[in-house]
Amino acid sequence: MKKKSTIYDVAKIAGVSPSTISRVMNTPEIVAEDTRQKVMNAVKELTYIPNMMAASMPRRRTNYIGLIIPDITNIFFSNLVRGVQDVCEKHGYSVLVVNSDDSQEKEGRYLKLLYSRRVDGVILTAAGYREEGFSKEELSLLKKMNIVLIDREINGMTTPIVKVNNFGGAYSAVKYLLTMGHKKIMYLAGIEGTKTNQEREKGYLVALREAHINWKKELAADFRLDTAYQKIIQYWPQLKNSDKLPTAIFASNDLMAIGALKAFAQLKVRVPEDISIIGFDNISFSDCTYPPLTTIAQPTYLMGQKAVETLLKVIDKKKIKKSVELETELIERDSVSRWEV
Amino acid sequence: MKKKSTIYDVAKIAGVSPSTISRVMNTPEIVAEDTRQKVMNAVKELTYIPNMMAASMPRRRTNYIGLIIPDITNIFFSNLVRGVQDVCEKHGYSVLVVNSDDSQEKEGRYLKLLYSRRVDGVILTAAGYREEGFSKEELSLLKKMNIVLIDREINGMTTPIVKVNNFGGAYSAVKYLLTMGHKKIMYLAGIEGTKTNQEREKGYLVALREAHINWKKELAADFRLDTAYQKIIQYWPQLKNSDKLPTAIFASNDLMAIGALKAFAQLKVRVPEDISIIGFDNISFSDCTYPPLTTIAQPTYLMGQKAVETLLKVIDKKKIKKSVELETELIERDSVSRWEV
DNA sequence: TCGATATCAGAAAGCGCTTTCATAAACAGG
DNA sequence: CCTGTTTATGAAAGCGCTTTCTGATATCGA
Repeated sequence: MKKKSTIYDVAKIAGVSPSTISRVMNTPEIVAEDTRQKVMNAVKELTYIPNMMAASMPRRRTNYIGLIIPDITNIFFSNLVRGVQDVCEKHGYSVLVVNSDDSQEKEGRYLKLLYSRRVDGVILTAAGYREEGFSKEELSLLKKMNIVLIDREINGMTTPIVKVNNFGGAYSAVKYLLTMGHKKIMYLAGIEGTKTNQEREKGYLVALREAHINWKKELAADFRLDTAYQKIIQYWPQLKNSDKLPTAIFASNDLMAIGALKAFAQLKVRVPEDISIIGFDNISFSDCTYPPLTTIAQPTYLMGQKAVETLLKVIDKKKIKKSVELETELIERDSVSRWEV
Repeated sequence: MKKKSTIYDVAKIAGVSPSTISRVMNTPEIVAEDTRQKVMNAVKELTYIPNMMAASMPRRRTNYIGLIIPDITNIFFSNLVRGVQDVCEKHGYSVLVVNSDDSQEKEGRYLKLLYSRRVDGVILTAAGYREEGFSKEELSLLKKMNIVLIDREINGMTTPIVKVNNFGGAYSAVKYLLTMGHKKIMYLAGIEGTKTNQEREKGYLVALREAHINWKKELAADFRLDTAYQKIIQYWPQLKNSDKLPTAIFASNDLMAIGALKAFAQLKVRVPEDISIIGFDNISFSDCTYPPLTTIAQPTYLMGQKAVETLLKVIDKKKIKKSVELETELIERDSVSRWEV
């Protein structure tokens, strides 16, 4: 590996002081035309590229931000990550992504890592939903960092957040099912502890209540495709031939809806003839399923963008809205059909 | 935001020198039991967490590695990323992921960024496939960095690489189609410039040649779902009723196979009755399609792991294998059926 | 008991930058 | 032509660590 040149090497060649090199790299307009030229030539000669790492010490800025998500492998989050990356890059930031696997313990460890790396801020998809879920140490850490939450709120904390209107989305999903004539609607639930799931559940419940429908049923799962698949495979036989057999399912996310689709294909239950399914998220595969999945779209990429924008403001101590809430949109495809009694 | 404490603050409280603090943080075994205790207490009192950024200067190690992939949003790569992240973390490294979107220009920019961040090494999924594709500056950069390629080779460069046996995988895919009785097999191609696509194409061609089959047809695409979908929608009508109508398709990756599935669903062409499809990759959705996709599995996560392992060796100047090649595996599902003449 | 050796901790230089402060030169205005 | 400004550059301190070198004790064998 070739030796890396420093600002001193360039200074020597250009015949100026290191300060001047620093100036032409950062604020070229304040240095005289001819010296700037000399410096540029020396820079080119050595193919000198400044060491940002070193620069970040006196600057007290690393120009890194941390991003804690459950799992990059989850296509919902990888979309969000891309949104974050793209706007970060535009502002000269890089992003350090870590996966919490929805574990509070890992989340804590990573918070510590990000702090030790002195990222300028972190965007956090919290695994827990209550302030009490955090340890003393984590809380003290959070105080030392610029944080903005994304997707999932934490009760009792005033941290800025960008999220989607989960309640509204869920509400309109169930409402849609209702208008399609369904009276027995099951909720395929996500991770119980998350605010996201709680809000969507509430949307489900409220929509039913407003329609004066008492029939309700929840199947507990965890946002994961396989879990949903297995739960359906496991419980459907019991449900069948009972009055607990729903005619429609509102899945708390698309991954689980797809898991359900897979299960039903295997069980020879026809979608949407025998059962209708609506999801949440509109991930990029949901129009490739069979049948194409009707779902509530959320602007994942946009969320990532917004999160960065507010984080950068926090970092620069500008005014921000404490909470930006994005709206969802119903995408009608073919997994829901009218239910005639 | 609370003030961040430094090694000096801890030193003052513990009543020892900063060097000692550094020692207990890094090599606690070489400091006496009682001083270590004093220090630990001071550390706890201040909730001191060392500044890795600062440490990386005298160490001349950032403990970052860079990862350049086409697109994190592509589930194939997000899996690979996870493999990279997981083993990096185990070794105290963090990873900085950037998306090249298969553009050589972006790739160059990011290479420069990673260098300026002084990552200890980079794992690169090259956009181009020839050394000449790189500019002078990039080449000089590459010389200054520890690089290992992943997934895609670059002609004319001796950089270590971890990849999958693309030729073998493609060969066995086509062979499988052949044994199922297919004689008219089309290749749905990936990005032309990539080594990956070239190797898979070669596998296709060689398998046909060995079977003394002259019928061949390629449909150009770019590894993306939508492109494949559109190409099929666009060309199928022309193909139909001509002798150019294949009975089977070997898609260069699953994403495109899924795009094809989507197109055929729309065109009312039945899979696998009217046309068989086999993919490549075995991404996590390929068992959720309709019908479940027969494909050539590659160990994506493992590739990420292996890449890091060899990169870490390169960084530590240990001996390495110049090339590790992983094997593929045929996954039989339902998108291919026997073709009776 | 004494010198040789091992153990432990501090001083100080250095990592590659930025930035404040100081100064010299160039420029105006009267 | 002199003073007051402005402009352009350099010197030097500092960012928060690591690590080498050095010296002071403690430990041991004879």
